[in-house]
Amino acid sequence: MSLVRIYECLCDETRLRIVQLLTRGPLCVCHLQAVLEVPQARVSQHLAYLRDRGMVGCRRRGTWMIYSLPEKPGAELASHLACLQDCSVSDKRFRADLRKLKAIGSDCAPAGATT
Amino acid sequence: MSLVRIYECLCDETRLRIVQLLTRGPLCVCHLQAVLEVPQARVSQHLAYLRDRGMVGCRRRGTWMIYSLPEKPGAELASHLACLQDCSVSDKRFRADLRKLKAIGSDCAPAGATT
DNA sequence: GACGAATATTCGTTCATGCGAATATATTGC
DNA sequence: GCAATATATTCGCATGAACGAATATTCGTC
Repeated sequence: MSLVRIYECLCDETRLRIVQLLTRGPLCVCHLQAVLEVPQARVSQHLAYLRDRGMVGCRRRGTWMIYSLPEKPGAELASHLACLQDCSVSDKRFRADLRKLKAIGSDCAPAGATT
Repeated sequence: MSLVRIYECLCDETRLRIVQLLTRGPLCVCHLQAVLEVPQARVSQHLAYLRDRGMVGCRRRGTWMIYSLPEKPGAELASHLACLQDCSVSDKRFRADLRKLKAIGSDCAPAGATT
């Protein structure tokens, strides 16, 4: 994944928030949508953009789709994701997103599935 | 300088090469143009883009304009520029650009000005 | 003043991007 | 089979970006 490709993926606020959230672990579309508070179609469109460029991968779990960052990113991507993660610590918007994620519950289980 | 703004500046190949070169020190437009081997107007347009967004600053020296990265970047920008510099070490295109820069002479002095 | 060199800007064209609206598709439970 | 839920995709629109061509501006020298 080239440097330009990495920056293309991150130069939009919605995609940046998605990738920031995914640095904390895989997430499903409905959780991403709940945290970002944007229309579902927009989340899907940006996920498709990221998927097309190899920034995220996905796997199905029933009707849910779980998105995650690459397990084996190249050196450049790993380096930039680490850098982004460092910077996100002081990013107010990201901290707010994290609080929302914690409030929702980030185990990506269907509501009511717990026993 | 926001993260998105940083990525917007770097998500184009010409601007990326410009910033990569500037991580090694200030440069004038004619040196940048000689290394990048693109039309002068294009270099100027991308420099204007970067300048408008605070990614570079410039000062005149006679008819020459010397461009440089911010002396006091914010934490995010500093972090990303360091990351970019790390990644550039293994970037073939950047190494080629550096060789050209060395061949040209990177002191930004007018030709024949040496004594 | 004119001229040359260096550089910036404007304009028009083309294309990518981001969006919303609408709709299509996949899966599960009944 | 249908309904509900989750998600993806398509279409059209508006805007910004990237570019080349042409030109304007600035500075130093004469």
